[in-house]
Order: sequence, then C-alpha cells, then structure tokens
Amino acid sequence: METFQSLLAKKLSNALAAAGLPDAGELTPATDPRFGDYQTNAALVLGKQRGENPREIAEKIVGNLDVSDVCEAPVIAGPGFINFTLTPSAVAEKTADILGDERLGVAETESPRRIVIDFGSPNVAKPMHVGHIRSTVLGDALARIATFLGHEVIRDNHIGDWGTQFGMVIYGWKNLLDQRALQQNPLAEIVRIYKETNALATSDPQVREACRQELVKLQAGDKENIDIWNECVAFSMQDFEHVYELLDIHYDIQCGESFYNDQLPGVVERLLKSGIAEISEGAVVVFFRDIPELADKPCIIRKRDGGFNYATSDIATVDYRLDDLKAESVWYVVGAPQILHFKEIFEIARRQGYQADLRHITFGSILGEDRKLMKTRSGENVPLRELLEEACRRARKIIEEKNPDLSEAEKIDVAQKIGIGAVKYADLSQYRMTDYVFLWDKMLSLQGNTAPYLQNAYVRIRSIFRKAGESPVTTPLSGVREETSGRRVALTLALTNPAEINLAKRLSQFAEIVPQVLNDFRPNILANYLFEVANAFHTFYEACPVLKSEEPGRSSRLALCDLTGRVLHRGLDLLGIKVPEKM
RNA sequence: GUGCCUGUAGCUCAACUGGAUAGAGCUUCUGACUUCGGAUCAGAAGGUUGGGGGUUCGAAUCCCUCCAGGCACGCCA
Repeated sequence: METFQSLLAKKLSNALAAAGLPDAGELTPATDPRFGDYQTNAALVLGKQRGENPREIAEKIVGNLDVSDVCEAPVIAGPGFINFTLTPSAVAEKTADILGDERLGVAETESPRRIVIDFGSPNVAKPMHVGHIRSTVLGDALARIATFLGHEVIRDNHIGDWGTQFGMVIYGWKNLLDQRALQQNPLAEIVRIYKETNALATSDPQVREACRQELVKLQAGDKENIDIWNECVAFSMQDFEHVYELLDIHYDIQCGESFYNDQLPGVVERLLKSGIAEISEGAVVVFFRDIPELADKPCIIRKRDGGFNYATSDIATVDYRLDDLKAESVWYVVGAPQILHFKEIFEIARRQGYQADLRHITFGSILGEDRKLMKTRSGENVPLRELLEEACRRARKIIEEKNPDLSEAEKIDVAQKIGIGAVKYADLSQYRMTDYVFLWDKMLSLQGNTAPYLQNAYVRIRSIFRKAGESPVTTPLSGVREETSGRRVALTLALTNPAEINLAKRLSQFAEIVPQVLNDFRPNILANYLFEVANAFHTFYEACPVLKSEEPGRSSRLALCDLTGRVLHRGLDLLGIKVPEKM
C-alpha cells in the first residue's frame, strides 16, 4: 500500500520531468497545519541551483502537476514552497484501505537483511542496574521494528562472562565467601565479595597479584576455578532471566565473551600473519597510522603477559557473526564511551576484507539527580530488578485509587503493563543521544507524554467497544462491512468533523513513520507519533460522540476508533510496551 | 593536550537531518463533567536555541571561534 507521501513524491517527480527539470528537493509532511498536509521545497532547491526565481519554477512545476485525485489544488507559498492539502474523501478512502490491512499500511522493506543486534550485554557478577535500561530497551525496540519491516533479526546477548573481574571474584570466593549468605541471595553475595576484593586489590598489591594468578589459572582451564566461574555465571543468569521476564525481552542467542575463548589465539595469529597486527613493547597491537584520528591510538589484542582482552574477543565476535551467522548487518547497541573502541574494531574488520554494515548505535549516559554520571563500581546504583518492581508497585497504588473494582488478577496484570511500560516509554520517547536524568517521579509519573496516557487512550477505545457490544451492532474490524443481506461491501467512512479528519490523517501516517525509525535508530520518532495519535484521538473523543451519533457517522466513527486502537496497540508493541484492556 | 558527545521555555524533552512565525509535556493561571472512563479536553502565560562571527533566499541544524558540562585516549570491559 502506498503512503500519501510516496504517492505525492512520485507525482512531483513526474511533474519535474514533464517540466524539463531534474529531480530535486524533497516531499515532506508540512511543518505546520496551516501549510496543509505535505510540502515540497523542490522549487527552492532548483532556484538556487539554476539561479532562477523559485516562485517561477514553482509555477512551472504546479503547471505539470496533477494531484487532483488526493489533494486540493497545490498552493505556492512563501519563498516558493508548494503545499498540498489532502481532500477528506482521499483521507476517508485511505483510512478504509488501512482498516483492511493487517500491517496498517506499513510496507515490508524491499531489501531485507539479516541483522544481528547486540544489546543488553550485562556483566556476570554484577547485578543489572539502571544503566542497562537504555541498551536493553532500545535494542529490543529496534529488533521489533526491524522484524516488523521484514528483516531477519538475530538478537544476541553478548554477556560479559569473562575477563579480569573473575580473578577478583574467584579470589573473593576462596577467601571471603559466606556460605549462608550465598544460599540466601547468591548474586548479592557474589557482588559483595567482588566489591570487597576490588577494594582490597586497589590498596594491596599482593591481593592484586593473587587475583591475577586466579585469572591466569582460570584461563588455563584450572578445574576448581572453572567450577567457581560456572556457578557464578549460573547465579547471574538467574537474575538476568528474572529481569528479562519482567521486561518481556527474549534473545535468540546469548553468546557471551567466554563463547569466543577458543578463537582468540587464532585471531591474533591471523592478524599477525596478515600484517594487520604487529608486536610492540611485548604486546600484539594493531596500529592505524593512515587514519589521523586513530594514529596515536593503537588497539592491543594480546597483552604483554600473553592474555587477551575485550578487543580480541570482539574481533572474534565479528568473525562469528559474519562468517557463521552470515549477518549482513550488525548493530551494536552499546554506550557512547566505547565509540573509539568500536571504530577500531570496525576498521580491523574492514582491513580483513569484511564488507558487512557494522554500526555502533550509541546512547547517552544515565545521570543521577545531581546530573552526575552514575557510577558502575561500588556506587549506590539502583538494581534494575528493584526499579522495575518499584514501578509496578507505584502503578498498582494508582490503580487502587482509580479503579478499585478490578479483580486481583487484573490489578496485577495491569500494574505490570503500566509500570514496565512507563519505564520503557520514558526511555524510548526521548532522543537516544541525550543524557538521561534518572528521576523516580518523572519515570513513573502517569501523566503527560507517558505510556499510561497512550494506554489510557487504548482503554477508552476498548471501553467503547464493550459498550457497543451490549447492543446488536457489529463493529467494523476491517475495511469491509457486512450488510444485513450478507453482502460484503467496502466500508466508506463519512468524515465531516475536523477532529475526525485530523485523526484519520494522523493514522494514515503510521506507515510513513515506522520505517523512518531505522534511518537513524530513533524510536522516539515513533513514540512521539503515538503521542500525537492519542492526542488527536482524545480531541476527537471530546468533539465527536460515537455510539450516540446517527448512521452512517456511527459506523464510520466506530471504524476510526477501531483503527486508532490498532495503531496504538501495534505501535506500542513495536516499542515493547503492552496495553491493558482496562486500567 | 587531542578527539567525540551534549548545551533549546522555570523543569523534562521535540523539531522528520537546511525550511516558513522553534513545538510538546510538567508546573502556573482561566474555562469545560446529570461523561462513549476527568489518567480527559479547550485556552493563556512562558525563548536573543550557551556567547560571538560566517556560509544563503532561509540556520537550533552546516563552518570557524570562545564558554560550560560529560566521555574517551596501550596492556579494564
């Protein structure tokens, strides 16, 4: 199904050709309602290129433009914009089309790719905390959207289950472990011994050396240390699984760092052999002498002591994802501090001859209320699990106030959908690069541009249909309706009130917005769109009675409600947010 | 020191990547309920887009230069 935007873009392109002009400019939604629904700056761009009067060029374009099937006559405005206003009948027709489409008008991509999305990636022996929200929630939303658009997505949890911290964990396990505490709360005890050992190691060189020895033994395959490591991984995974269940997040594969252990010596050997890496000061290093910004920032892939580091395992990870999983794209949803690291990893991949599209999708930091970066080590980080449970508790409290008649089972279900949805939406509704100020009240507020506001719009729609169901009226669930004779005819909408026309226009834009999210990996575009839909719906809801209005307006408005509900449901689903039937 | 990111209403954020008079929410103020769920709607107030230059028909957006904050820069991940 073609969107208004792409239809008009094609017509514009034809008109430019007919006027003997090259393709130029773009056709976008209007920046302001008083300029209509869509606009193009083609005449301005051409005017500049050719040194001609843009308004005269606009005249020439409009003279060759026939959009009468969907628009009023185009208007030339300002310095040479051409503005388009959709006709109500075109909007009504489009709405009926979308109503009959499972995908709500969203086309599948013409170039489907196999995409590995690396997101979440918590560390073993450290609890997931608020800092993991962004990667996890953003990565999940991108995965959902890419899948919906027809890409083949492999969700990979690159767990930090190997590395220097295990020297400390094992040292702590052997010297500081409290068995009873381990029984009661395994992860908390592991975190405790890790933190205490970390503190000891920073002040005592002997402890530091002991930790290093434990790590060497682990990496050499020492049975006792491997067993301890296995136990720690298992305890941590339990904690992760609980959080993922709350968040409704699922992975296709969970290949942590340890998965690549066997590959590391081979990686280094290969890079040395091919001349990409060289030996420097006893370590194996890749230099980037031809890239000015990396010229003095070499990448170490084998330490002087023979150990490997995360660069080595990330190179091995590239191999696996491209050679074995046959990925055409890999998206790394990893925080901005690692920009330099991934630049180097991607450059090494390029030098090895890989052609795949590797992207580091960064995001801003999590800040405390003091606007300072939240610490990851031994700070007062809020464990993610507690945060999510607190969100549900607060949602529950509000439900008790607003809708005490719900059953206990419903309350639990709704509180979870609202609480978790609020946390996810708070994150996804803003531009990913800006730093995120962690505020309980803001995150859990159920007013304004929040998930509960959108959920409430959906709930109201469901309420209308529950009420309508009491009377013998069939609700339109597709673009066709069944007449009493049994004949199925295309549903035509009668759109008269500005509020319903405006709502219908918004709904037709769903298909334009969803693909746009992946242009720059910005789910906040979708979130903001859904907020506008909910807003338009509430305005419509105030201005246009549905059940009390006369036919054909009643069926038409019911259809509009149905479509709004489906767009909200689908849109929130693409963000990983659930909707309740009541709240 | 070098590089990257950020700076927009009192607060939290947008602005479809160069478009028209920079928009929302929260807060404040004024209105609208014998309601299809008021977790709502209508309206008002609130701005030298950190400062200063430049590029052009047009700049929050691009370039230069300062200011402020953050992050990263060979054996942590």
